[in-house]
Amino acid sequence: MRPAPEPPESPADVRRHNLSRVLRHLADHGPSSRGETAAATGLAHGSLTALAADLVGRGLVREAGSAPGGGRGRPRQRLETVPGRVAAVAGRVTRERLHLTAADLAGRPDHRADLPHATPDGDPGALADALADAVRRTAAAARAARPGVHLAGTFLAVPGPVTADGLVFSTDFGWPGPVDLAALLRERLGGTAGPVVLANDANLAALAEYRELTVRRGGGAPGSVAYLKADTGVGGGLVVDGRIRAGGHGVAGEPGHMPVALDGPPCACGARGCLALYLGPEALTDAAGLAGTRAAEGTEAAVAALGRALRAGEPRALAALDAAGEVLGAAVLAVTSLLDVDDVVLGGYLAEWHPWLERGLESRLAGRRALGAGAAPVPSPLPGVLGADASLAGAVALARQTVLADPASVPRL
Amino acid sequence: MRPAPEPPESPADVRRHNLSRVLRHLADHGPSSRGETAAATGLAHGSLTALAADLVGRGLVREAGSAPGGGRGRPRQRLETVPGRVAAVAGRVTRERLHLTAADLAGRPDHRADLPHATPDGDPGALADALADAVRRTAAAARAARPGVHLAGTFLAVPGPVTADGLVFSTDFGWPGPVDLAALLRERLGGTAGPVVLANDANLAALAEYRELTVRRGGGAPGSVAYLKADTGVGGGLVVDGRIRAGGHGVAGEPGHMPVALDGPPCACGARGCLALYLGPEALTDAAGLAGTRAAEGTEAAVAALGRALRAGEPRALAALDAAGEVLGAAVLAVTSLLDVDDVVLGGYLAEWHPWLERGLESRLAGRRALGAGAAPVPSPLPGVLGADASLAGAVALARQTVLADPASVPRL
DNA sequence: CCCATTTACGTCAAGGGCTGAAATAAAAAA
DNA sequence: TTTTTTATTTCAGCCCTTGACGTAAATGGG
Repeated sequence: MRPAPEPPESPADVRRHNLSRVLRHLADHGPSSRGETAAATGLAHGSLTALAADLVGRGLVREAGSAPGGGRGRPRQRLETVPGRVAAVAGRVTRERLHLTAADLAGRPDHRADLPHATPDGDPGALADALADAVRRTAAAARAARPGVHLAGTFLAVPGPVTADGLVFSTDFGWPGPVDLAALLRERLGGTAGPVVLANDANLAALAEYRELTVRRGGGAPGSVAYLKADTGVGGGLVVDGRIRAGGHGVAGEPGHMPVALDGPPCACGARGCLALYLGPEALTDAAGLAGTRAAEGTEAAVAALGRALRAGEPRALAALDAAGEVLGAAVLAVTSLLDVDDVVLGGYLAEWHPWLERGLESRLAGRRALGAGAAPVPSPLPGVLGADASLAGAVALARQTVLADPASVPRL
Repeated sequence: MRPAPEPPESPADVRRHNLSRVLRHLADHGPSSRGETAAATGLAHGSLTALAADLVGRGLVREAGSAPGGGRGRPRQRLETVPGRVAAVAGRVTRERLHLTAADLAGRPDHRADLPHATPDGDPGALADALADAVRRTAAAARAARPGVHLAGTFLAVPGPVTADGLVFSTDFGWPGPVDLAALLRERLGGTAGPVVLANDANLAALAEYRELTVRRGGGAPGSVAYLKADTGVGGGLVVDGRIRAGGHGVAGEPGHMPVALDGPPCACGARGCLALYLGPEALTDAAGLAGTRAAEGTEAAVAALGRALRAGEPRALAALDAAGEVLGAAVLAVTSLLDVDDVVLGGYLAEWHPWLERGLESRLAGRRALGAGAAPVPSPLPGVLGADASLAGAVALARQTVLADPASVPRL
C-alpha cells in the first residue's frame, strides 16, 4: 500500500515519547509526586523536573498540594492532570442521524446534539456539509463553555470499514465505493476543531469497552479484547495492546461472515453458514417465531418484541437464545483460537440478552480448558456495559489516546 | 502480566532506530549510495555519513565501489551489506530430534546437524543438556569456518506455545506445565553464542513464508500473513506488519481447535467440529480409506500412502481432498474475516497437496467478493514453498530481524 | 527556640544525536 | 587546465537525557 514512509527518529521524538510516558502515568495512576513518577517511568529525577514543567506549561498538569501523611523531610508535591484542559468533538454517524458531543478526556460528554440528517443517499458531499455544520456548532459550544480549552480534534464513528488511508466504505450510506470522508470534512472545516479522524463504529465500541474493562480492573498493562456485537447487523472489533487493530483493509475483527457451520444455509455473501445467519436480527427474531412481526412492523420492532418475549419468559424466545448462545460459543472459540485475546466482550443485543445466552455459551465453553493444562484459558464472553453509546465513548477514548500519545500537540498557555 | 515496564527513551534509542533504518534499507533494496539512502530514509546527509561510518565500523556494511553509469559529477559510492559478518545458530527441536544449523543472515545454512536426542520424556534438564551441547558444537564450527564472525544468538523453533516471558508449554515433550527452556539453556551456555530466543515452530514457519513472499514480490511495505499447516497436527501462525504475533499466551493463530461445523463430531478438547477433526492426519487418512494402513503402520505411513494415492488418482483419496478443501475454504474465510490478512499461506501436507485441495477451496471461496465491491478481497490461499524446513528458515529470519532491528548489538571491529 | 537530619526538587555541565549550511572531493565537460 | 556538477564530509547549533550537586522545606531532639 504505502511506500514504507517510516520516518527517521530525532531527539524531538524522544521528548514526545517521554512526555507521553509521564502524562499517561499521571492519567492512569492518579496524582503522584515527581519522585514517584520518575521511579515509575524509569526517568532520571532531573528529566522529570523538565518534563513536568513542560506539561504544566501546556496546562495538562498542575500541582495539587503536598502529599498527606509524609514522614520527615520536604513533603512531596503531587502532580495531577487537569480535567478540562483538552476536549474533543466526538461523533457517531448513522444512516439517518448525527450524534455529536464535546467531551473532555475523562469522558464527560457535554453539548450533546442528536439530529437527523436528511441527506440524499449516495451523496457524500451533502453528508459532509451537514456534518461540518454540526461539528462547527459543537466546537463553538465547547469553546464558549470553557474558554481556553484545547480541542484535540474531531473523532467520528462511521458504519463501515475505514482503511489505514482513511477511506470509508459504507453501503449504509449508499456509497458504492470508497469515499475519503475525512478529506471532505477537512475541506469544509479548514482546520477548525483540529484534525479529523474517522474510525469504524464497531472498532471504536471495542476500544471503549476495552478501556472500561481496564479502568474497572485498576489499570495495568495494556491487554487485548475482541468485541462482538449484533444490532442492525453483526460486527466487531479488535483491540490488541490497547490499540485498535483494523487490518490493512479496515475489516479485521469483522465476524459477520465468518462461517460457523459447514453445511449451513447459503448467505448473500456467497458463502454458507455465516455467523450473521444465526445471530443477525432477522435470523434471531425469525427463530423466535417473530417472522410475522418482522414482516409487519420491521426488524427493529421485531427485535424489541423479542426482548419483551425474553423478559416474559416465552419458550420459543428462550429456545432461540439457547441456540444462539451455542453459535456464539462456537464463534468465541474461533476468535480465541485465532487471536488469543484476554477477553471477549459482547455488544448490542448480545450484551442486553446475555443472561439468556449464557446457557448456550456455557454448553460450548465449559470444560474447554481440558486440553493442555497450561494452555490459554478460553475467556467467558462478558456483556458490554456501554450500550448504544459505546462507539461514541470509543471516539472519546480515541481522542484521549491521541492526546496522551503526543502531549506536545497541546499548545503552551 | 508484566507490570508495564515500558522504558523511557533516550538519545541512544534514536541512534538505534536510525541505524536500523539505514541497515534495513541496504538489506532490502540492495546496494545504494549515501545520498540515495538519505533520501529514502528521510535522514539528513550529514547524519548518513555518521550512520554509515558506524555500520562500516561494525563490519555490517562496506563500500562497493562507485555506481556505474553516472553522469557528470563525483560518482556515488555504493554501500552494501556484508554477507558473512553475522551468523546465528538456528535450530528446530522436535520430540525425537535436534536440527541445528549456523546460518548467515541471508539465510545460507551451514554446518548442518540433525541428530536424535534420546532424552527421557518429561525431563527438561536432559533436553537442555543435549541442546546446549549441540549448540556449542555448531557455534564452534561456525566460528572456525569464518573467523571473526559475530554470532547474533541462538534461535530455536519448539513445538508448543511460547509466552511473552519465554515459557514453553509442550505436551510433545511430555511436560505437563510451563518450562523456561530458554533459561535452562542460558545456564548451560553461559552467554556463548549470544542470547537464546525460543519461538513456536509454526509461528516461525509463518515468518519464513512471509519473508519468502515479500522477497519474491520485491520487498515493499511490511504486510501480514496467516499461516495454516497440517503435518503431525494442525497448527498455524500469524505475521502482522512483518512481526510474529503470538498473543499474550503464545497461542494466537492456532487454528487446530477452531470450530468449523456447529454439529460436527466431538473433539478431545471438549468442543465440537474442530478444524483438526477434518484436516488432521488421522481424520484425513481415514476419510481417504486408509484407516487400515494407519492402524497397521502408523499415522506417518498413512499420510505417505495418501500422498501416493493422490498421485495415482485414486477416487477415494481425491474425494477426501475435495472435502478437505471445502473445510479449509471455510477456515480461510474465518481467518480472513477476523484478521484481514494480505495472504494466507498453507504448510505441511496442505502445501504439498494443494493441487488436490484447490477444487474444494474454489467452491468455497469463488464469488466471495460479491458483497461490497470495495470490501476486502478474500485472498486465495497460497501453498508454502519452504516445506519441512520452514520453521528452521523462520529461526534464521527471526535472527535476521533481530540484528536488523538493533545493529548496535554487533560489536565494532 | 534553634539546629541537625531527612527527603524532595531544581540546576547545570557533560555526553550523545540530528540538522543544515558550508567546505571539500572527485569526476566530466569546456 | 579550468569550470561545472554532483557526492560526501565537516562543523556549529540545538535538543534531549543523565547524574552529581545544591537548595528547599519539612520533622524531631536538645
